Amino acid sequence: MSKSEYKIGSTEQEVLQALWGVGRGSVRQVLSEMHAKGRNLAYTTVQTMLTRLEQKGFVESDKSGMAYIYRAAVGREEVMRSRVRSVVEQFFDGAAAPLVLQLIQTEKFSADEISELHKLIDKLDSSKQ
Amino acid sequence: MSKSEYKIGSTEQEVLQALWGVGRGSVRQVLSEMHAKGRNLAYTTVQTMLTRLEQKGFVESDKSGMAYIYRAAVGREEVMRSRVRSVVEQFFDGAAAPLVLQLIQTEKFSADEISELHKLIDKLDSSKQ
DNA sequence: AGGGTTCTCTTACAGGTGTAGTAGCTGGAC
DNA sequence: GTCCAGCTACTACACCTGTAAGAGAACCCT
Repeated sequence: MSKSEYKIGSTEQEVLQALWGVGRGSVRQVLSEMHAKGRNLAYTTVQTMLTRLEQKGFVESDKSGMAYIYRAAVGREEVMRSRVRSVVEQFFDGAAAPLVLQLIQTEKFSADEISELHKLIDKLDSSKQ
Repeated sequence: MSKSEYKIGSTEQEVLQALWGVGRGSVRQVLSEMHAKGRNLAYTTVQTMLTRLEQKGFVESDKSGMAYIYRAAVGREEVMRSRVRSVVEQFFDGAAAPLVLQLIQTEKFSADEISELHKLIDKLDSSKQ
């Protein structure tokens, strides 16, 4: 609760995303990553974002040499799961299965994906009964 | 594109949620719905939210008698799908299947839900080949 | 040692969001 | 006809977010 009580803005999210991409790095490295992905922000903007993310506890840093090196303090998985959770709560009353149904019905899957799903469900199925 | 370019805040979302709940109704009805769900806001706050939602095109209203009656201009489904889409884009590179896998692996499903899924996948499966 | 390069720190500012008070209109009760 | 209850409109305001400029410190090169 202590981390997720902070809300994360959309640009902050992008910066965090980039940081996950580089693993750990300076402002400049994060900036480059973002440039590479076609997102152009000013150096100081990224810096501000990283500072704010750090205040909120989403990233950590330590000064090595002249520049701060940042790293994410929260995992991509973790954030993703919490985002999914929030959708599930808000739209499906907390139950994930309907979301899965919805996805299966709405999205196009390749044959490979389908058989993959198939296998997984079979596995669940047998472990259940 | 024209609707989804507007961002929706979290309280706005709650109000919209409540409006979906009542179908159509006045500020007061939306307010009551929210109170019923344990969310206490001032009358004028809800009013402000509805006004802003209307400006953004998420709800519509018409004056019938003395009070405005509001109704959602976007469907719950629609908003939900767009939220899911955004998670899929941001975390799964646009492919929905991995999200499904993730959900299946992470969340607990009841036996009923599992067999439901099973059926659906079978259907997909056969329509595919 | 002086100057360019690269960092950080501080400050700014507009627009969005959450939250609500107040003033003024209006229809029904008495 | 007057008063109250309820409704809308206007205004407010603090905090958050996106975006960035400018000042000053530190380092490397020549």
